Amino acid sequence: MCASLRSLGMNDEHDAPIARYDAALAGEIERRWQDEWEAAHTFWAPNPAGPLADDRDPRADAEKLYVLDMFPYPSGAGLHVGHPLGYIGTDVFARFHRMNGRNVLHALGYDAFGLPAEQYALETGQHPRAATEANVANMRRQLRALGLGHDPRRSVSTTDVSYYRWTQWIFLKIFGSWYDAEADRARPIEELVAELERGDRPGPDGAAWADLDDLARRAFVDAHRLAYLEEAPVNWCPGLGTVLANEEVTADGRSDRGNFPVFKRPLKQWKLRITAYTDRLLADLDLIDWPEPIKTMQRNWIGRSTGASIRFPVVVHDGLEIEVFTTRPDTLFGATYMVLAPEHDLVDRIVPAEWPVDTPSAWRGSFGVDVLPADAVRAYREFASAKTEFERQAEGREKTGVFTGAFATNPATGDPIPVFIADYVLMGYGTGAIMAVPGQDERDWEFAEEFGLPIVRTVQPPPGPNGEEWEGRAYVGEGPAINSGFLDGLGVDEAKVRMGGWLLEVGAGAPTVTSKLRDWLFSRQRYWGEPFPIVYDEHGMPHAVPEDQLAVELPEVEDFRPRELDPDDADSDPEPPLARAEAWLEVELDLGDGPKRYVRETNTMPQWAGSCWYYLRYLDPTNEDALVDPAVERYWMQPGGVDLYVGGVEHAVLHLLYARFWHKVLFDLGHVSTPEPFHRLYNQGYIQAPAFRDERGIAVEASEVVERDGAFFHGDEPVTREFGKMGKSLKNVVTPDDISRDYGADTLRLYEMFMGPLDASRPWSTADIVGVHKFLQRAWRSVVDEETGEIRVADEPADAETRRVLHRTIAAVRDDMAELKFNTAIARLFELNNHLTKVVSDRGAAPRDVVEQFVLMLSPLTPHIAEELWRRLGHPGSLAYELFPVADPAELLDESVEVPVQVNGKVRSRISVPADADQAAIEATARADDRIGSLLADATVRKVIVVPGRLVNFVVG
RNA sequence: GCCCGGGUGGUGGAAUGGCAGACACGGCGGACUCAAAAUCCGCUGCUCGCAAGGGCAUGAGGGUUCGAAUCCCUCCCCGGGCACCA
Repeated sequence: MCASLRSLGMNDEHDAPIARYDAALAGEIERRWQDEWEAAHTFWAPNPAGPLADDRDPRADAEKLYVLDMFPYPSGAGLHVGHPLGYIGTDVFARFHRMNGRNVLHALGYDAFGLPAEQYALETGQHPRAATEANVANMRRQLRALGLGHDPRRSVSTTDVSYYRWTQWIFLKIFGSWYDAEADRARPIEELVAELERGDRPGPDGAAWADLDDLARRAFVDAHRLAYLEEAPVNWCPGLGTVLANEEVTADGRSDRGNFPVFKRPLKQWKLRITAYTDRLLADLDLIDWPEPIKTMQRNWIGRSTGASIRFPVVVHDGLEIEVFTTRPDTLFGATYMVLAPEHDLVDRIVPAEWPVDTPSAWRGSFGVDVLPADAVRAYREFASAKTEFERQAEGREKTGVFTGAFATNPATGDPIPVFIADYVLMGYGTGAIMAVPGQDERDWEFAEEFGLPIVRTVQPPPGPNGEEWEGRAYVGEGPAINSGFLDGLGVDEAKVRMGGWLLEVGAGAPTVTSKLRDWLFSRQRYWGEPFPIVYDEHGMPHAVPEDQLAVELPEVEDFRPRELDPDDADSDPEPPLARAEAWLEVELDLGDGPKRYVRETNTMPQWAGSCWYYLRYLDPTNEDALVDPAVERYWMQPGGVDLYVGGVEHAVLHLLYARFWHKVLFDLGHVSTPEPFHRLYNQGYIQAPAFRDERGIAVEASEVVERDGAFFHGDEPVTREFGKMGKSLKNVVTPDDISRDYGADTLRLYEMFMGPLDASRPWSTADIVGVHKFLQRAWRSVVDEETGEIRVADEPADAETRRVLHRTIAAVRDDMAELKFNTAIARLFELNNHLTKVVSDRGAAPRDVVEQFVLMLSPLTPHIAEELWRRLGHPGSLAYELFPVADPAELLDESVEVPVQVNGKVRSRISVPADADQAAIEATARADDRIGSLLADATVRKVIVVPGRLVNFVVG
């Protein structure tokens, strides 16, 4: 038997009262109620139409509430106690509102495509589907044991064919759409084709539509689609046969797994045109009730900025120009050199055969003194391609680069300025080229110092307290323009506008808007994901698989590994596992011009795809004709979308941005009725746990560590403690199964909600669980006689003090639960229970009415014990739909209040005044107080602050 | 490096411009018991003082205010995200 049980005194079973609320009794109660809820369909939420509708259900007429969790990835390790934190929170919130009469939709599905199942399949040979299904079954069991009130009919898995059929359908809708900038919304691609055919819209380069051949027309139309094929730079690892995430690439440019070389190279990939939605993704943040920091993160991620595009003619090359985007066109006069991203496609065209005379040797790169410009550029490109984008941005201090040998003309000054390549300029942002203004940009300043380039200030730095604050540094702030010709004297904003106008006038550029947001790379060279509903014809042009042929099911393959190629061959192309499913790969279809053979797309979709729309499928999980019935969608989603969405802050940008994007496309095309998917967002924290490392820095099993004299030991070996995310790598996992076994699921639920505010991360401490467990034992004892198991309540009315405590508790708990402040709600219930313990001890029993309201308030948090007490108190049904207690305002009024009295902000005494006393009366009472009187006797009162009901402060001089 | 968040007793936390430390864990003391466990009661930020009472205290430093854990500035530390982990 485990130590924690022994310390609770549960070992001497012959001594324990027969009806003590211990782990065994809790377990029995919990299993019984979970079965009863399941049999009675307690948490089924009726739909207004379709197979999940039920007119006879009284809940059908209630106001709806849609409470949603970010669904889990069913990992093989199962749940640890960190996972259910948010799920318990939403369950408490959902149960609370069910008791306020709402028709609550609360369900949980599984985000079951993904890399770990595929890796596991590679290691064990087990099919990813088999592993995934086993993991889902295990998680279902674990979650059921927590007593979560989910509607089980709606628990979809993204890997269900009946689910991913609709993921593919949505992809086809995106593929079948284009963004009409004038209408500012997505429209079906057929409408674009019709406009082109009618001549309402110009064709490519003004060509007449009728003059184009079929392939040219198709290419032009495809270039407008919201899903399109494009070359994108990726981390290509031929040794593994796949593309890697930046985090899978080590600092020296090799793969994390296998240590193969990784090459940055362009690869043709599916992309989704999320950038078309930049402005709406920004503007519609105002429609939703999300934490302001999350909105800020999304705004920063999108990174919309206004500035100008400016063209710099390349010296000697007639007609060749380098286009840059800058947020600071006002600083153009200070642009003393240019930088291209190493991958920029202009580089090869501008590099001369010989270095210009007087080229400093430092500009020629550190790869050999006698090299030619082309060699120096090639060597630098190799050096840069070995770094990830993250490292290139993170490098910070040290600037590297090489001169291309070419010059461009600054359109403002007319001066030729040298053109460099450097890895601090990224191909993915703006045009992949910058004008460098060292005077007003810190990175440019550092680069200029490194390479001895001229620095011209075009904004006057302020004098500063010691006059030299900006000596040797770029100045990025506000100030009058200097050294800038017609801009001199203007402030930054005014100078930007003036420069924008001048650029237009002379034809050297134009004011523009840009953003950091990039189109969404949507292809993966993996097996365990949704196949694309796309086939290619003999010209390599993509076609949609007809909707009535969905789903395109994942074929069986023998090996889930992508083809592993020569590790050093940077120019090879990936062969995803699906390329080996020969029977599946080729297909005969009639797409309008007779039966023809086509080849299927062999990439799969990223895991984000399934998680972009699952909240819509919960609404109508069995619908075979539509992804969701419109009437059902309107009922649950109007007016603003999901009422409460709870999940980790780590999804603040990617998942939440991708899901908003998909939702907006579906909105534009008329498939959903709200512009935003999630009205209110709440980010729960996550549970950290102490982890221990030995002297070599190796994590040791945390449960085996003991504390002696303030130090920690694993066996006899001293170890050091740290706190980290719970998980296998830190060997600090605590499972809900263990805690339920030792204390019961209600204790686990209550502990997780009591540990701290739901939105904060906090360390797990199994030792602290006894506190909430003892609370539940006391609550049980307030109602049940432990010796006999008989119910014990008094039918006489409560005394005034008890009524007062009860109604104050109700008022506070109600407010706290509505705001998801469960930790303080629980503290109030502790206080009520402590009071009831006194009443029972004084009078032998607590009043029935008070006990019943206490049980009802407890029930969202600890539903099993509450249902059991409710039943034993004589109520036949479940309390899930009983009215949550409401405070009697008359019981909340106080006749007098105690007010602190301060002198110069320090509390010196307290006075008791009538609750409705006015300021003068309060001040008079305070002055009459002995201590205050003596303190004020020899002093001059300069000011008196009286905040009725809060405090009195005498300011003396 | 950039963006976002956080730092309060021995511990988890409460207080979001007005009594710092609610509630709980741990600790100390007491009642009950042959004894222990369980249960119940009391005390428990640090510090000076026999006491009455005083001083100090919310990561560090500065500022605003009658009054700051709370608002502002600078710095330090910890966590999350940085587009193919989910």
